[in-house]
Amino acid sequence: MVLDDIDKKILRLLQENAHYTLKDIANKINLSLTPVHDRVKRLEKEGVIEKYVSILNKKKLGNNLTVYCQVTLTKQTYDTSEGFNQAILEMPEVVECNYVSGNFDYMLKIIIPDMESYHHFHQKKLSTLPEVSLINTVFVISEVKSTTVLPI
Amino acid sequence: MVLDDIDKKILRLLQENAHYTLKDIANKINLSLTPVHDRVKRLEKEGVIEKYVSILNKKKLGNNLTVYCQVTLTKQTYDTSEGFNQAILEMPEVVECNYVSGNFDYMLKIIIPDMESYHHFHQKKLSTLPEVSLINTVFVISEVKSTTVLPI
DNA sequence: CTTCAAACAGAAAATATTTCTGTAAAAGTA
DNA sequence: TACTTTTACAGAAATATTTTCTGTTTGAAG
Repeated sequence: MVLDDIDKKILRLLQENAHYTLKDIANKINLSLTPVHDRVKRLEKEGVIEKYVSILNKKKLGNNLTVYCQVTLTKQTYDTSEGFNQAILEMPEVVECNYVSGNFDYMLKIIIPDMESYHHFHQKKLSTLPEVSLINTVFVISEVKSTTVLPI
Repeated sequence: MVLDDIDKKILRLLQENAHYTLKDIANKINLSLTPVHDRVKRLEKEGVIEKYVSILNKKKLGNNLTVYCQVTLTKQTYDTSEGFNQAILEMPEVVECNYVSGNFDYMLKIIIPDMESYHHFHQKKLSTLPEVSLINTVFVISEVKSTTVLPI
């Protein structure tokens, strides 16, 4: 699973735009269709390319508020963590959830219509989880950067 | 720019998999190709669909460390903010950067190979920015959830 | 040398997207 | 009411893309 320079070029292009055709890519990297096709299929099979997704505009969907929630659990046990994790996976407004080091246990990123929805989410969905002890909210005032492009 | 139920179904499908064909979508929502095609093009044109991207596996690219940086600037002026923003946009390891409320000014998400790279990034790239006064690092121990799917 | 595998090119076959033509229902107008 | 316009959709033809197949070249292994 070693990536050579051609693989990396292909990945950089596909990260930018999943709708580039094989021909587009072939032209951009000066190859014929065959090797581009073979490499893309190999990268998919190996799991380097996980999936192709559409990025939607959150504001146009009515999601005008982004917040980070710093969550502390009641206990640090495996069962508590697992219970929390499962609950989070069911919540569509939680787009990111990481178990972290520091003064709290989890860092969550929430995308939601407005402050009222957030109030509801906070009071009725998150703080009511039996595993949750403390929530500290950090409000996003302005988005500077948000990309799915990973450094290659 | 009102989204009806059919638009929403299409968006939900495309968020999941940008490689669903028009036929796939048409079958799943019981329509012919034409309206599906027309609606997708309209959603693209209106900017509801921003772009199509490939999601790569960060570990398979050698990026084994994720961290959040909570950054405080030296001043709160416009020029300071703008200078910082511009610098951040140039840094490929910063995949997320938001100006936030609270005890610090910015929340950054960094994806990077390992602790050594992070040390270098922290010491040589981030803390050396003239706008940066303070950096508090939160290390991700384990990723629970990470999705590009927005609630519709 | 000879064989084998990897990387590529070109072309044919199978699919998908795009464009075109047309119908039906709903909304607006005289 | 009668007429026009618009919207949403269906089906089919044209175009483009992906997938598969055949074959060449190159370099490494026996």
